[in-house]
Amino acid sequence: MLIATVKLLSLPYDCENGYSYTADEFAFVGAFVTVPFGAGNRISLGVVTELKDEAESGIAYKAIDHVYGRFYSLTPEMLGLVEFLQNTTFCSFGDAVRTVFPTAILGTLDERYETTDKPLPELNAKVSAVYSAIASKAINTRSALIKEFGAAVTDAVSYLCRNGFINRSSLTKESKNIVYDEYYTLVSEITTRSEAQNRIIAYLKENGKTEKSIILSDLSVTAANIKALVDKKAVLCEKTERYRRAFRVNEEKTETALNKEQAAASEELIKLCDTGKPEAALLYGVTGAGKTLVIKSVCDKVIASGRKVIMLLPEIALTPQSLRIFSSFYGERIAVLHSSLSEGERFDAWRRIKNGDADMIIGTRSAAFAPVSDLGLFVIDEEQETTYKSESSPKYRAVDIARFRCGKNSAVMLLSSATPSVESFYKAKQGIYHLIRLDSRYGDAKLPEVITADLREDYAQGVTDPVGVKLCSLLNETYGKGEQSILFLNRRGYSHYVSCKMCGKVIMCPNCDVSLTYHKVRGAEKGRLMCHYCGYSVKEPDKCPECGSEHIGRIGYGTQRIDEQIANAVPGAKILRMDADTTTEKNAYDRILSDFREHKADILVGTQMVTKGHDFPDVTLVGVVMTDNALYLDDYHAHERSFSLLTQVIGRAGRGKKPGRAVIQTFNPEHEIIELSKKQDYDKFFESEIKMREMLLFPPFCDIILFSLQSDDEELLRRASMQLRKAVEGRISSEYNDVKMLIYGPCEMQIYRINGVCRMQLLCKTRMGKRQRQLTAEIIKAFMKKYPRHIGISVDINPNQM
DNA sequence: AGCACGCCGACT
DNA sequence: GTCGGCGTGCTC
Repeated sequence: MLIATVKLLSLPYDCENGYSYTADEFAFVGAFVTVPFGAGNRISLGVVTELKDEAESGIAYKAIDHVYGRFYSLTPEMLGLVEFLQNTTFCSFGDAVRTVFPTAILGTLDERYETTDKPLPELNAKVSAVYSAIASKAINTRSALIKEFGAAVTDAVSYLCRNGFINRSSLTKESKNIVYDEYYTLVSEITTRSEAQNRIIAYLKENGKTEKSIILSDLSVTAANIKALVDKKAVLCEKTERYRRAFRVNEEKTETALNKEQAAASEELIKLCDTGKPEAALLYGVTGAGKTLVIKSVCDKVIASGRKVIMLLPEIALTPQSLRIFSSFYGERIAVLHSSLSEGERFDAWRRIKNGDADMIIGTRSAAFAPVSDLGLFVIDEEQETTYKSESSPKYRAVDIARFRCGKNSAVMLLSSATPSVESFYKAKQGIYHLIRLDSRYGDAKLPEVITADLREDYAQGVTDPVGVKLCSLLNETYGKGEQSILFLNRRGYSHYVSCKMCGKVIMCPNCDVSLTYHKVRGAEKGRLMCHYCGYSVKEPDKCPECGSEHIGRIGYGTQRIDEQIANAVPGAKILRMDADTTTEKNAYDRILSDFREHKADILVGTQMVTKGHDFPDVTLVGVVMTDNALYLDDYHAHERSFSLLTQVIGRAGRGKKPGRAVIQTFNPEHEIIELSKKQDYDKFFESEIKMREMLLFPPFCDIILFSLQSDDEELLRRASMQLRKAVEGRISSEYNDVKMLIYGPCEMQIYRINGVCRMQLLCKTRMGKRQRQLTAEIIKAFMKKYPRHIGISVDINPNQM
């Protein structure tokens, strides 16, 4: 008798055991299955993790209900990834599986009920109503019943099932169907009485095999006309799967000639690919050194050898420009995977990859799980970006997934950056990654001249405009020469809040410990105040809610205000704004950027997004409106992030033949980070930063485990977090006394309250290894058992923000 | 996670 | 006297 161990996707972290079910010959390890589960035998989705042929034991196992096919299953590599995710991020089996595999393509799970002949006892009104709905077959599925009667209907259903008044069966609705292209060929040249049909025959005779949509549009005939001919056996129909595609293939080839330095780098990487062993490399090249061309030439080789490439980008906004380049070479052999695809596009991209019809996968973090079977190269572009770490459970890092998959596939992991993360560069220095450098800028491009504009001088003269005197005059000068400029604002300078000038009170969210952010309302004098954490929103008040004063106003300046100031300061210049307000439509990013590239505007004003990897040959001036606030964040990443950001912004200037200039506005021109990014001196930055990290014991010299606890019961939360610390201490002084760990806290999280829920954290410094992971898992499970459903616990290893 | 069982307060 | 609140324990 075949017995399968099935793990269910819906079970929580502390309930990780598999369950035994009898299976038939269709079951296999890695298969998705539906099984009856619990007293009411509700249908649940699971995965077969073990399969054994056992002697009849007399134990009455339940039977697997449905086995999904091989195409929609977890490969051994994916099963390995699921385990890896669970071990490293401490997430539930279901969270791990759903990360590795887009379970939406399995369709939605539902149940259908049928009444039995069993005579009914006296039922109460509610159950009776449910029973008659099922009996009438009008409303007989779980989803329809919930829609009709509300979620509480499940009680009634369970009661009816349990007592045998109704039976349940599983029902899977395919969510997205495969779309086909239909091709028609003429097989027998007949004459019909229909003029339209005759035209189709004539057309097919002339043109041969033709796709349906072309016939329809060229001949203005209907699908029924074609079908009539197929029914008469005059025309033959052939169907092929069509992949809905989220991008257009670029027919224009880009320049690909490599300079000497690039060729050497490419050669070295190709050599690594030829070793047939897992390898890792860091391609470190100054901004504008042409890393993309090097990557492209390595991709060529890998693809030519029949293997596949995954390339990750930090954000969706960057996919169009990468697609422009890579699709011009690989055309339809590219697949794109990111979060804003439609369900159909995602499904088809996934199938294209699974079928081996894509040589290169381009996408954001989640594309790391693309179902390729013969991975040769895994590229992570702009490797230092924080978007490569997931912010929600499972909080994995793309680079760990890459390392895992490259290990399994003997592939090469290639990290690329102008400002590598301290951690990666450290590994490169230690020889764990091959370090490949590109030190000179591509073509004749020179590093821009960097000017610091000391805002203290402006203030001394009473000038407090966001764009200072020096930057204004340079903007004017640049515009006068017919060249372009970019102005960059960081996020904090951009968001603005409302505060009372009399009592100093800032208007806060009633549910969260954050200030509300002002949003302009089109055509209205007063805007709305919104909370970015819980979604709360109110009309902007006229009076201070605290002291009643009318002297209440907005603090901070947005791109909008800068836009207005520039319009005055640089008369005649056309200004493009790129921020959350102007990029709400789907392709707004790309459109704004291409408008700017085509010189339809002279000045581009924007947040973060203007800094990333774009190439504008006419841009000769870049301004950083406000630098300082990021430098003093209470986070060990602050210097690294600031350096990286400034270096990238500065690198935007002078990518073409003309020399560029960059202006950094600051109150601290002497700050070391500003000095170093002025010179684009990564090596020196790294030297000083790594010393600091070692001295203060921060990654890469340790790993940080951040436990966070959430509850609406403050008292309990405080007690529980103290107890959590004790639990850790207790273990490292007894059965885990081989584990070295420093414990800090507990303390309130930086934003203590979100959506009415209070949050505390406990921070541990250690070195993640097998024992540390065991300890962490044990701590979480013990905690969940002790405080079930009163306190939420989650853990983040090496968090992006603390 | 769901769901059932079981034990206490406010209703007909 | 019952309905329903949620605390506790189990699911092959």
